Amino acid sequence: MVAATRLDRRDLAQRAEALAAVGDPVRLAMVTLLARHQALCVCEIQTAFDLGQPTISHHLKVLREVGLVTVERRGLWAYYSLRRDALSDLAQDLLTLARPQG
Amino acid sequence: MVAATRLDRRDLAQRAEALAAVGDPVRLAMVTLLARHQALCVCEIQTAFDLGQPTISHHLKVLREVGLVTVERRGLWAYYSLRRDALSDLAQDLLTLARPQG
DNA sequence: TCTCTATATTGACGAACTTCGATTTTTAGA
DNA sequence: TCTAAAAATCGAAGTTCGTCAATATAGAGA
Repeated sequence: MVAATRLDRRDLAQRAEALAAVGDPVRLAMVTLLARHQALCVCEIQTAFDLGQPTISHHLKVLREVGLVTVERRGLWAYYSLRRDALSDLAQDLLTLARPQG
Repeated sequence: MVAATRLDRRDLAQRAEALAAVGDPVRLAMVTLLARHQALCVCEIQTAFDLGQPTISHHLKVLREVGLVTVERRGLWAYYSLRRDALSDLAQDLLTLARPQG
């Protein structure tokens, strides 16, 4: 039996979920925004989008659930940060697939 | 004004579309399958999935429309190939985002 | 030309998704 | 304790998506 590939080992459905998360234009823009900062609170993130606060909150939840961002509460504010390691892992999996014999 | 980043230059919505394409578990499995072969016809691809032929055709069309696969007709058969360069570009964009100052 | 096979397209249906308005929860400060 | 502000949750509306059955298209061979 052939050795399991990277994408077999980590659950394919789980990877697809993460890719679908960044596959939404709003969430990809959020990730891009968070990539340029160490941490941003929801109200700061919201100013970058023409969307209601519940919608922003919803998208951040999706990103949180797939492990691409983390939250840290400070007083009234919730500071979101990009999990660069998780995003890097996702990218590496795609890179591996892209290579011959990936 | 700050220089445009990689993800600004290439249209963000277009990138999101490609990520959404591989964000479906069936299509990610298709890409994974195609990554292990040089080219596969639809009927060969279909044997790997418990889905009807129109559904397979639909998913391949989605992957084609975002530029992640190409088709080559040979007689009755349509041979699909992974566009490794396009997948690699997508992965590189995510990698760039994942890096500090991405 | 007729038939058979591989693939694509169409139309429909149910599920999932994005968004919003309204409400709730949580915390800080008066 | 009361109020104000930030964020999360809920419920609903409208849209998109995945899937299928049926049909159409295209090419090969008789």
